[in-house]
Amino acid sequence: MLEEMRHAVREALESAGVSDIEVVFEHPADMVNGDYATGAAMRYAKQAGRSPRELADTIVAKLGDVRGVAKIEVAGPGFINVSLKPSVIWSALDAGRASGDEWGGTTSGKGRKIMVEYTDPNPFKEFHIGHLVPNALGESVARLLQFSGAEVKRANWQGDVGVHVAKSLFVLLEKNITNPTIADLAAAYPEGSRRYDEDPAAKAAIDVLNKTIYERSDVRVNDLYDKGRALSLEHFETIYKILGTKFDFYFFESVGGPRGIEVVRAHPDIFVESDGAVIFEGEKYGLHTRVFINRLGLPTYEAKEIGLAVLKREAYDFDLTITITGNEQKEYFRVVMKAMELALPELRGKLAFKTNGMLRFAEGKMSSRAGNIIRGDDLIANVASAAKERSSESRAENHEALAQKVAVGAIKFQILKGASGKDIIFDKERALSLEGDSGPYLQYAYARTCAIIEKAKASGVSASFDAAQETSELVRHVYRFPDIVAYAQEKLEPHLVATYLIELASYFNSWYAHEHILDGGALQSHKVAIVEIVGKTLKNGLWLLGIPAPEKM
RNA sequence: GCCCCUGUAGUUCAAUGGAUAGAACUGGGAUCUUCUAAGUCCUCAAUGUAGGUUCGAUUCCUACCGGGGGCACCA
Repeated sequence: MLEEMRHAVREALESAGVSDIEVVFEHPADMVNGDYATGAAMRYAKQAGRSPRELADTIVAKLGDVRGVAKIEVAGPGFINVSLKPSVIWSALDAGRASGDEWGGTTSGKGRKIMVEYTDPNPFKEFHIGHLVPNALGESVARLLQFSGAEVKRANWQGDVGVHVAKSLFVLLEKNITNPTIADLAAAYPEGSRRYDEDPAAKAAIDVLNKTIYERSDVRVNDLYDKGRALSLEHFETIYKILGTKFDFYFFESVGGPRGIEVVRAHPDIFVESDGAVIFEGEKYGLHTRVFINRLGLPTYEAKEIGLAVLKREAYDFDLTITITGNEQKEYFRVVMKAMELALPELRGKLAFKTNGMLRFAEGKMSSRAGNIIRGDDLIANVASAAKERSSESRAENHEALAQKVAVGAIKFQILKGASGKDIIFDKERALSLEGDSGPYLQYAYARTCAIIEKAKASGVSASFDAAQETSELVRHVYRFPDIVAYAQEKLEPHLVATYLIELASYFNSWYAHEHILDGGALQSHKVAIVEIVGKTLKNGLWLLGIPAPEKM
């Protein structure tokens, strides 16, 4: 139908003497302007030598015959607004209701193999709330791609070697801790970091220790390292489980480093010696120079990244790998990407990165070096306890489990509601409030649909649309869901889904407040069908955001 | 100094070059004997400044002002 409309508009424009035409139909932001609108008449008025409104009238005459269209109007400066027949809307929603979990999904990614790498915490350091940002974004991006029919693999890249590890181990060794706890690890890094900066002797010792760790040349160090690493990874795993992420691949810098060095050494034409280090001269490409192998012969983050690309390739024959990384690494990535394209030409065009914003605070900065960080699991626990206070009258069987789902939803939504790449101002008050535009708002609306459907079932009310009914803004908004998903997939932007869902829940709650659904009237079944499709849309939308959708709250 | 990102109600976010710039929080007010008040309804309030391109600019361009990030052996 959309194709038919585009075709008709194109023909009308052609006969008005316009060439080189691209017709775009969009969903008007304000629903009083119909289901679809195009600004084609305004865009091509000049070329046609006529006024926008006059040209629009000509186009409308042509559009009159399109099936499924109820009303076409020329409005404002020359918009052509199209309203669909209610039967078109109802049958689309009915198909959605019948299609199970597929509702809203697309096929644009069918046959593609995509790896998404995200979260990337470092063993021996805290999993702090800064890691929640790439995790939330990456998980949602992965799900958006899955919902396009692509085969998606999730990958996690972890810095299990490097100076940060040496700083932690230095402190643990000094204190003679042989069986560290998570708390020991959490305390060791900031202290080691401080010593490294303030005490030249400690710095020298840590640098030596760093090399020792890479070389695995000391039994006592190895033992402590292995224990600490395992403990960290186990701890991370408990957090992933709460967040709803399951990785297919884990890559480690200890493995990627040597592989990166191989690649760098094999391309002396691309990577050159300078001042004892091996560098890539980015200036030739409008970028800047970066060190890939340092003076001690150890791989820097840059070389490790190249090694990672090799490891990913060996693990999975991807068409595309997307790395989710912090904004502060944007320019670093540009340089490394350029170097990789040159050194690994077979991966050209298959590497992509997407940056997430930094989590900032209303009150001051957080830094794991300074030690004033908020741990990811602590934040979830804090928000969960706030959620639990509100759940005193909840119908959920397990208040503890519900509180955790609400907490994860609240935190993830706060991260995903804005466009990716922009910094996120973290406000603890706001995170704890659970009101307004929030994850819990969406979850609550979904739980509400479940409650109505349950009650309808119990009282023997079936669900079916009455195609003779007029449509409302609520159902026409539901109708847009697949297009919103497609757009979010194209842009890889979860926030498009997030803002859509807030509008949907708002329409639904408003309707719910004014309309008694199970009123025993003739339209009961019709209204239950609406509730069902709204619920399914919320459920699929929340899934795309990686937010749990509890059925009872 | 050079490069990149970013400035929208008091605050946190939306707005595919379009229509009256939408929400939420806060402030002021209303609303539960009726399917869940984590809800609903009313109300106050914004495009940093100056130019330019365009039929039309929050959106694109230039300058200025403010905020953030990056720029050789950290990740």
